[in-house]
Amino acid sequence: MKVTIYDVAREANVSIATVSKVINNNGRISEKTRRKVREVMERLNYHPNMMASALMGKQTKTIGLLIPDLANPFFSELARSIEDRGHELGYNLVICSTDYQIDKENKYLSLLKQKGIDGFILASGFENLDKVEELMQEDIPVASVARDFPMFSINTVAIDDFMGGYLAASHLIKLGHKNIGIIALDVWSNRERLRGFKQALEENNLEFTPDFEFIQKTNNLLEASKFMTHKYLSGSKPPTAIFACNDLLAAGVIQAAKEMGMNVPEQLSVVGFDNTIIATIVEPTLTTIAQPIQSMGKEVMDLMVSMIEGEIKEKRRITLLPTLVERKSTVKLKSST
Amino acid sequence: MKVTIYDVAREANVSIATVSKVINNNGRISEKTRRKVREVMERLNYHPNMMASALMGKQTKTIGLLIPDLANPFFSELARSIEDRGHELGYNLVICSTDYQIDKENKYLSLLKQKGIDGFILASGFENLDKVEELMQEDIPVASVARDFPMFSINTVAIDDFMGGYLAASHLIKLGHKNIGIIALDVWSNRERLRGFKQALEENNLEFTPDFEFIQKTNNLLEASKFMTHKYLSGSKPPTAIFACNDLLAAGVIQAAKEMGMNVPEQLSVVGFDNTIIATIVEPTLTTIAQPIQSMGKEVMDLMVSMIEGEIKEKRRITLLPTLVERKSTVKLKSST
DNA sequence: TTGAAAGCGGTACCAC
DNA sequence: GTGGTACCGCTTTCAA
Repeated sequence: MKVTIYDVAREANVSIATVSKVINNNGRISEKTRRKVREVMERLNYHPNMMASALMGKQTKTIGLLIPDLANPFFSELARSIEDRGHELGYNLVICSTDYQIDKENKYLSLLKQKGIDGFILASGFENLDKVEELMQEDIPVASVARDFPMFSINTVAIDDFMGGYLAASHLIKLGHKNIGIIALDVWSNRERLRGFKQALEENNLEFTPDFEFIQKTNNLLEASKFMTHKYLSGSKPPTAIFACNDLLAAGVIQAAKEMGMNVPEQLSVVGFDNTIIATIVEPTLTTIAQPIQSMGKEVMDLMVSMIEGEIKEKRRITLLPTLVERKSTVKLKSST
Repeated sequence: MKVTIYDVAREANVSIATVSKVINNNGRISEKTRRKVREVMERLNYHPNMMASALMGKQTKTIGLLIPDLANPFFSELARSIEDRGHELGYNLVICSTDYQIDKENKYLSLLKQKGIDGFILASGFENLDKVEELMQEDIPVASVARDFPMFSINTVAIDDFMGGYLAASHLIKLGHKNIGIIALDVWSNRERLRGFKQALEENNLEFTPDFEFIQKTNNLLEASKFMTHKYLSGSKPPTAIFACNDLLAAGVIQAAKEMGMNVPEQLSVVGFDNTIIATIVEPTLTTIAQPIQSMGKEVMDLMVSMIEGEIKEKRRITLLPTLVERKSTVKLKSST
């Protein structure tokens, strides 16, 4: 049978209250008793049941992480970085993939709450925040990462997606491109990147491609991206560069271009977003807008823990800035005119 | 304040025992009472506290998943497939990356046990099984996936790694290659693949490359693989083909070859392993030994649930067979002699 | 410094 | 059918 605090108490000839105190290192205990109890715990291989203590209001040291898709490299890398910081701080993660589906988001939210999670880190879409608001009213710590909510008061660690889009477009424009396509999903971050992208075009009096439409939700981003790229490249006025709103989409662009016999970057420059491992694997390696994934993971976990430990009063938004990482998928446009 | 079973009972003018019965759909309850209790639960937005019921012996509906590295595409894809099946069956996953470190493995094992997890799915190295054995003695369900333990009695879903290695080598041999390099990590699965690889060489009277050594543990597999590849290709008798024991390593091989000005597959054929998304992203797309990731995830979760629900008596090992997926990274060796 | 006892939020056995 | 109640394993006053 499992060994409980009672077994330890009996074996050490003390009360369970005393044992509890030495476990938690509080209350006044004589060094002698403390030592004895410790010895018994060791000998019996005792480990306190966290559910029982959680029932009494202590933490579960477990945090819920909601992301769109664990199989997507950006999110798995992000999850890993959050996990790492959590590990240092003594927290575990229960990870849930939502596929951007509102009902999954809400379901996981209430399910994990029932399980007594200490807090939530949200990296999913959350176009609807009712449930999140509800949680926050109940004083359950909630933070968002890699997803900014400009009109909602929530602790956040994110990058400036608008700036990211702006950077991508600016880089391409600087290289001489005037006809630039963009591939994006209809999710918040991508909409922001799109906005930044358009801003840069506008400032340079360039026209936004009329062919644009969001990629619809799918479980095969690569194919969807290739499809869109085909559409662009076989249009009446094919772009000389494409900005894909994440590295996976960019990989699709590159593949599609090659399938159509085009050379990247000579005939088509491509910029990605995220700087995941994908960017270093594709050929040519991908010029991309880097998100500081490690820092984001660390920062949001730190934020979460300060919330849990009640060290934080005001809400805050930490915005990290994206940077351009130049690799081989972009090149100066050969002057044609 | 949180609403408890007492609130519901009071509001519905029944005892908590009755409420508990309607929650769990057991015991005899009149349709009328049932309806009333349901109505109150709804109105009060009541959700039972799972820790409390877990304390009384019920399940937490949470399973621990130990993998080497969540940021590695193979494992994140595997985790996602396990998660998906878990979701269908009502289970959540707490995911821990072990980096193949025994102390992390053991730490997570006891930590999650304290948290009242229903069972463990192990995909990590576990060169040392003491702790695992301990758990099994305590009747905690444990299953392993993508990792076979030939000398240990544990429920397992894995592929035949030996056969995988054999397939890879055979394919290359059939293409005419006689001097084939191999890149592998010093972990169980890779050692098996290596064994299968050698077996195929032997059957064809081919010599195993004397340059071989395992890649040491690192957090940058890509670079490590490139380094090994450089070594092979700049050796006295450079191979005409390389079998890399996972897709990431294969991506490294391809990159290194290109850096050295070699053409893949014309001058160097490459076979990977896993068939992750990487295989479709690299250029040329990767011929690889496919693991049926979806099936493995589903099967192991099903196995886990049958263990939890006590439907399974004997232990079983489910071995899925790997298959060769031919893409563009391998080609018939131009006869030189 | 130590321990008795009252919970935490449920479950389940056993009367009624 | 319904309810009283003894736990589950631990925390936390409050006395002693």
